[in-house]
Amino acid sequence: MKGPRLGNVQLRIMRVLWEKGQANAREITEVLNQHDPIAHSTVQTLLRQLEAKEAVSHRRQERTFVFYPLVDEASVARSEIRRLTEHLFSGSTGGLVAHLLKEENISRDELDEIKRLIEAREEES
Amino acid sequence: MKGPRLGNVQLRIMRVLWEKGQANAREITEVLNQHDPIAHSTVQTLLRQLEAKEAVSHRRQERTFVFYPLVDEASVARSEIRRLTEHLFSGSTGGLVAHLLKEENISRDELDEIKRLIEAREEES
DNA sequence: AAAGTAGATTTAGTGCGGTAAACAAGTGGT
DNA sequence: ACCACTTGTTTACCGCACTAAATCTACTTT
Repeated sequence: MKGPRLGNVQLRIMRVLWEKGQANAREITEVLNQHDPIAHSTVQTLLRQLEAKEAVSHRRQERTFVFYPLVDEASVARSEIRRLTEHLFSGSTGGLVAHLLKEENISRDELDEIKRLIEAREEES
Repeated sequence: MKGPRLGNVQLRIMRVLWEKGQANAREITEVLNQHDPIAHSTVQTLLRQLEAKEAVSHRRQERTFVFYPLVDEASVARSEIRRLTEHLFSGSTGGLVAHLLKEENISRDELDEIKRLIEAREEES
């Protein structure tokens, strides 16, 4: 699937799966409940929707479904970022980065990491 | 308004207004039509919705409405980015930047600009 | 066997973005 | 005076994210 548009809660479910590799519905509900209360049936509905758009799949284990991601984090991030840059920065990724550096708080450590990445990037080209 | 969640087309309308400062519905429709065909009444409906959530307002001029933005681009960008980082990068802006540098194409010019911004930022702290 | 429990499936309802036709009202030309 | 055109307003529909109760199903416990 090209750009699987995901909602906020759907994204949080995906993140649980990316982190754990796999999980059943109950485990996901518990993780999500640590942040915001959510009904188990809601999580199940969303898992079904995610499955319908081929973002996750499941296999039966004993009598519960174990879900696992079909799309990886980087590609979802990419398409979300693309949406953002398209509609707010005329498609320029650099414009987005510039905005981030100007307007957002970034810790010193993260800044160092970023510098490292830039240098790494300059090497290769 | 804290986080005025805007849709894709709503964002494109806002961008026209940010660029021009103000515009009537017809002008907006024409700009949008340069990219994708859209009915004039659709634009009017969206302007109405944007007005309902206090993202734009209008004043009457002769017999047409001239719309102007109530929220500025940077703050909308900020809240959209917040949504993205919250749900994909555990709230870490640095994580987003790191992803961008690793996974996205950024031109050499933009890279230089980014370096300049990092240095500027280091100075001030 | 009955009751309880846990999981999956069905069904339902709200809100919103996007789409646009249909309708109303005033303006300008012939 | 009438007709076309422009502009704004009302109304309607679709799809989807989110919400969650209700129900079905199968296993466990007593």
